[in-house]
Amino acid sequence: MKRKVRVRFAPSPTGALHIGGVRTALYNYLFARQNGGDMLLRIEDTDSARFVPGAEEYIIEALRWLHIEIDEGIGVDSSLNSHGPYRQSERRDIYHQYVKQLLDSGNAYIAFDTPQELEQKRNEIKNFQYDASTRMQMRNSLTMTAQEVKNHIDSGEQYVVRFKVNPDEDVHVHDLIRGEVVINSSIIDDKVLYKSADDLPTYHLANIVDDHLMEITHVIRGEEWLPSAPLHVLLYRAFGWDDTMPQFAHLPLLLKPDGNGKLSKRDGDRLGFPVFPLEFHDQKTGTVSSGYRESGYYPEAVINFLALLGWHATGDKEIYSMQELINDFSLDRVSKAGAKFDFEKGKWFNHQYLQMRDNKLIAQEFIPILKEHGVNPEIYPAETIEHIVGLMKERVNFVSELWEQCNFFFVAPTEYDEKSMKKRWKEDSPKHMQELLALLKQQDDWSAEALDNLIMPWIAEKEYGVGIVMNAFRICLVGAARGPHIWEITDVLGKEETIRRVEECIRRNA
RNA sequence: GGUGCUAUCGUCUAGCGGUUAGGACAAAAGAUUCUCAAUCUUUAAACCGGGGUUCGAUUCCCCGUAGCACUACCA
Repeated sequence: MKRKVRVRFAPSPTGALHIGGVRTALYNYLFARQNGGDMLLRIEDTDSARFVPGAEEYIIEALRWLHIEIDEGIGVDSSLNSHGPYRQSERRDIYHQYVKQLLDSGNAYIAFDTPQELEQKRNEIKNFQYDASTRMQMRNSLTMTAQEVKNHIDSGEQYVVRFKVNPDEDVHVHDLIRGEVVINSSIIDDKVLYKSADDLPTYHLANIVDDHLMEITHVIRGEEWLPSAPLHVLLYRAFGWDDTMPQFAHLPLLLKPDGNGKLSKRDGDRLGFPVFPLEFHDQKTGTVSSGYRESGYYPEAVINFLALLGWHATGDKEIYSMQELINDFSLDRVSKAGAKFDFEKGKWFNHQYLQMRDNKLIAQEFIPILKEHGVNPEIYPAETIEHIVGLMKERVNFVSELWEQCNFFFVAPTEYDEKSMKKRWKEDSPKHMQELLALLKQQDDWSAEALDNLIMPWIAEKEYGVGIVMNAFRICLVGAARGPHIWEITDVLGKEETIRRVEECIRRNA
């Protein structure tokens, strides 16, 4: 019987959700949606020492912002949750049961070696590994009598439960992206599955038990997990769950834009781009990390950008909506090699989505920025602001960059750009502007066409040169040699304001 | 050190034995224009090296090299 596809995204609440984690969540989501399956969110908080308050809420909010929908688990209406709890710290009783099962079946044993003792071993012996070759020299239930073990435990001594890995066996892992991966069990150490100190399992045990109990069919996770995949296969076997073992897919890593290595938070700080979806306030350190949302990215752009970092369909298509991604995504087209994070391309994606966006929406996003700069948006008709953003959006990547490009529509120039003046404001310019002023004052039809028909012939007749006159005119209106077509500017400014600005400019630069 | 994974323009990638090795970002040049952008056009830019297999390898296999990951009572 074919099981319903169920995938999970299982982050640790140890801080903000890294952008690589976001991509893992996205691929899981796309796969689930494409196959009519469920997407679960599980919190892997088995490391009590690294727990960061607020991290869970952050993860939920980030996924929500990106429209990565969770069907089951954390952050979902509890009536839809049939396999909970979904926080590993709340599943202690469940893990106890399975630890006992492994102990009883002889697949695991209790070890009393302290972290200090192990540290010392590692220093003494060059490649020390706790495994079949060394376990009989250690302090554990394999080298003690049952009574000794009991005494140690009863006296309150901390212990761990280790997985007993049989040596010299080739373990096959079938990976949906990489194919068959084979490794010999001798290089796998007797992994700690449970620690009595905090009464919690480690990742490996919790992960296998939960994936089994939650009926996960596909484990899609980062490549850093590939080396422990054989261990996980061994665990499924030890539990007798071979027949329902999920399929694995290990995703390539996101790498630093320059140099080598995994993309880290430090790279973002160093190169000036966010590595987190949302701004993150670390309550422990008091530091704030920038986020894509706060940097002005549209979630659609982030999704599109991330989707193509490690996956690509046949062909040249680059702009994908979430629905298109769901339709086209496939694990066998995920690339195997790590992808360097190209932040510039991310900006380009946002530019594309800005161009496609309705001007009404952009205007709404721009209004708060106007207010920040002391402009009262109320005095402008909504259409005017929409018109302006529509005019200017093609030259920016973010709404936040709009102000710098179009502030002159709202605020008359108070100073004149030095470079532009030097290049475009000639000796005759005041005289030209005076004559222009006279023409403008008696002009009633203020349309672009009418103004063009008025000014161009005059320039031609006087032989002043179009560039000379128009650039001086532009400086009067904008304060610099930049901006859209001049009749677009006069159109928005209107006759009165246009004339006022020309007069002011002549007065100050005569 | 050990084990594993990976390898096409600077970057993301297409290619799945025979191609002028394609697209996009970034870069450069030109066009356009009253300016700055944008836009359009064009240019430059790659199969890691060596062996095989084959009539023929970027493509398949092996070796080397390089990069990355893992090697915790972290995930």
